[in-house]
Amino acid sequence: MSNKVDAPEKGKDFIRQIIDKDNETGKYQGRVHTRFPPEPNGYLHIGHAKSICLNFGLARDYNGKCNLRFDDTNPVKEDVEYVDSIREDLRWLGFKWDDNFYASGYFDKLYYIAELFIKMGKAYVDHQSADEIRGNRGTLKEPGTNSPYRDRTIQENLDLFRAMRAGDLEDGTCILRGKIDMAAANFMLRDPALYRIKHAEHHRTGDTWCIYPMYDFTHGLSDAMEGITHSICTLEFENNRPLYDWCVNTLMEGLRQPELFGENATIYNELAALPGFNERPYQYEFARLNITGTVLSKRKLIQLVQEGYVSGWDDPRMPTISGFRRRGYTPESIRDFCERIGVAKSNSTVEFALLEHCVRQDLNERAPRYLGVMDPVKLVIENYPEDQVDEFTMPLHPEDESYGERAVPFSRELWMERADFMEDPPKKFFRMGVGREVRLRSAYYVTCTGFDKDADGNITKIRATYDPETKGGWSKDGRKIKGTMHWVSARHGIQAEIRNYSNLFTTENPNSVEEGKTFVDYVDPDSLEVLTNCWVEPALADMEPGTNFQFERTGYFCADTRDHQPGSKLVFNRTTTLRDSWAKIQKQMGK
RNA sequence: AGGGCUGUCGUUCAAUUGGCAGGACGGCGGAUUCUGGUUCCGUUGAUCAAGGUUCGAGUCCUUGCAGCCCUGCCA
Repeated sequence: MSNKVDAPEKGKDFIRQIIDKDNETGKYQGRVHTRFPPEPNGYLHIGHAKSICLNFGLARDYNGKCNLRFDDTNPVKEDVEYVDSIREDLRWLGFKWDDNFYASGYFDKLYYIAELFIKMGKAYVDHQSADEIRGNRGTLKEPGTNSPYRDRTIQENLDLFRAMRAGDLEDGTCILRGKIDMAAANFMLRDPALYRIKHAEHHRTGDTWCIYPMYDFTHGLSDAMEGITHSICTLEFENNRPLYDWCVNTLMEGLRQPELFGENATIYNELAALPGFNERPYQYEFARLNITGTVLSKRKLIQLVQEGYVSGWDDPRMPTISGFRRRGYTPESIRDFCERIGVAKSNSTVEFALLEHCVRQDLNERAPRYLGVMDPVKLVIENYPEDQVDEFTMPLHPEDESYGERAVPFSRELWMERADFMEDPPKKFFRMGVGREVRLRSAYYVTCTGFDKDADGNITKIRATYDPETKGGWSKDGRKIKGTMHWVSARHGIQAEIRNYSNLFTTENPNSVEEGKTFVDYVDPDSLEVLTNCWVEPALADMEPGTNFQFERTGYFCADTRDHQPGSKLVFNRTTTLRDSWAKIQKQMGK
């Protein structure tokens, strides 16, 4: 393998191209430092996974670092439950952060930076009401008008801001604003709010503060303090970038005037020593993930949870990390998905089929195989002795013998899948029909001799005879058998509950709905199917919760992490079905 | 004339920065198979539009068109 060092590398996403360029020009001396900055106001979902894989992946690929930083500047929306779940999900996905910071950990420094902005004449306290501010902001085509408080003296602003902090003022009395340009075409620059009064208990700082910094003020400055080089966020923040730059640049300008810090020399020294102020961070935006058939907005996900459409954040139908985990998706499959979808700037919606492909591919390699009957019907082998039991040894994985094997008992009465029998089978149906010979997986060839029905016409029993010469599921004469079926010995099988999940929504795009409807009107009440009368082979009895496996011919499953109890109550979640070409044929024949 | 961003197979991401538009998923067809699974092979199919520059344009220029974001004291 010869690597041409200066051969242009193809297929890199635009962010990596930017980093390559920065490395060439020596912008950060080859340093790459990213961060994943969630607000702890909800659980992580697959859209966050894209951002996580990007930010942590960059750190990995460029020998850099990636911080976890909770963007916790709005105490009324945030909670420790969410920070705990975010940390757990991140670890489960397989990523290790270099440092775990909190925006709230910077409240002190941010406060003094705000004072600095005031001293620089770059910020002022505005006593207009929220409504007045909105009214004076202007419109898309017309400039805003200056606040009557815009020209207060520095000392006046300083006194007022300190009063805000002191806690004497009620919420909404006044606000600290950046003094930029009320006529800017970009609204973000029309004197944006920097600090607001909120008498609210913060999940980390308690009641230390009654003023909290706004996102734009906090984010860029936090990046700078941490020495972030590439601050990657989603497209809707493109308009915020000039404000991001204004905050960082204003601080850097302020740091060149140490005298402004006055009695706060300590803070100055701390700030000036941070790496980010010699090599400032820049913000880059990429398109957030959309997937067909689901919603990926925290607001909508929280609504599904709170209004009881799902059982919780980890309901296996949820596109949350915890939902996918409980459903049986592996971290590897999610990471693979995130790599395949790419990173770009155009809004796009990825087909859910790609995610399914990723799990199937991963699970095909790693999931041990078992037999289980979902919709059982009795199969009686009439020429098989009542008291006889065969024990067949079957490999746990067809392509990897390191998985070992397990013993599967066989007896006269078996459970088979109702859908594997047809009274009037068409030619393309390879399974059981009267007079047809099929293979019972790893056991015997059997020939159907007849079936019984009850008064309602339901098939109650299927009868067959077996060929003792085909023990193990093959014959010396090499006769061709088209169909192979799974089975479970009725005497030895264990009853289990199986939960089949399908799309939560009845529409491909729950984000755009008919007039007068909302996305919850498209929740599919049948998206969870609970099967309580399933029969599985005895080897499954002691399976640990969270274990992935395959029911041959049916799909990939995972022992539920909440309700499955080894040895007593078996509960299996269907991760996804196997690809089913018979279903396709049926569909074609139905047309 | 508000500002910002984006338009490439059905979907998604590429195209050595002006040099034969490629891969993945999906679809279709076939081979193999003790899972109608897996694997393997083949196939389908795209540069938003119109002009211009050029030997040569997805890429550069001009003019349109379409979509997304921006008037929170949310992030």
